[in-house]
Amino acid sequence: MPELPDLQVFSYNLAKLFKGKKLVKLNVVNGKRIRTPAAKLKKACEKSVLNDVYREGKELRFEFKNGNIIGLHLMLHGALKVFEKKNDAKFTIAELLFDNGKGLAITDFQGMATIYLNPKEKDAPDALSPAVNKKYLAEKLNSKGNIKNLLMDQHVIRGIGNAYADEILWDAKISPLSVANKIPATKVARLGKSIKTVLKKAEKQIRKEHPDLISGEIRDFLGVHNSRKKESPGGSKIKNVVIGGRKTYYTDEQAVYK
DNA sequence: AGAAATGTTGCGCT
DNA sequence: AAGCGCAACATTTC
Repeated sequence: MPELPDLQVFSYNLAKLFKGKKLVKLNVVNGKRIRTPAAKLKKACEKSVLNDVYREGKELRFEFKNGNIIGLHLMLHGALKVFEKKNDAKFTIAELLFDNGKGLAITDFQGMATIYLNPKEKDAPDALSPAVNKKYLAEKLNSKGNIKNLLMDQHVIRGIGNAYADEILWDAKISPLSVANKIPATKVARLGKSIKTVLKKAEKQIRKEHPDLISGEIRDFLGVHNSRKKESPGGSKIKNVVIGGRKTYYTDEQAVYK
């Protein structure tokens, strides 16, 4: 359930913990959703040194010196836990043991988190990539679809989930009830800016509040997608509606284009 | 104490 | 025929 800014912080902290360490052992505990056979994963990465950990869309990637990459998608409820010696985490899917004596447990009570070797390149650009600019957005928003659904569509932009879609639309002052191809060009440009600023600001905030975070999600600072708030930072009443099967928070500060 | 939350996939309807 | 809604996944948290 972590979203892009959380994952960004996790990747930074995981790199701090494990970069330059050799993977001694990789154990698959619950393989039902693991897309690469356990033996193949082990063979590809065991005994190799971890080169880097980074985020791509909603995935975390563990890149090894031998060129192999483990892709991890936490889905709704996946979580990470660092352990020493013994992993006592419940619902473990896999564990990575490094030569500094520390281990990383990947858990998911729903068993939905996925792991795969060498994930293939995706077409859609990452939300923080320079490729997500006003030209790209204008092209992709030429659609009769709902704007929030498009923002969350991983085939359009990778990395934006339910909570940050609401935050970005509020920041851009566009109602989530809007139809994509009715949004004027100037507002599309503003949306492009909001994508970057909202996500980057959130990452900074999370890092400030929880410098060593590798699990969970921090949402207490969100302006509108926040069940504890009645009013937006601008003082407008926060309303609810369901879009794409998910709870959507917005206010009348946001213009509806239909 | 019962609903809500969270992402993806795949299916069926319009 | 693009776009939407729904179910399934399974447990924790309010």
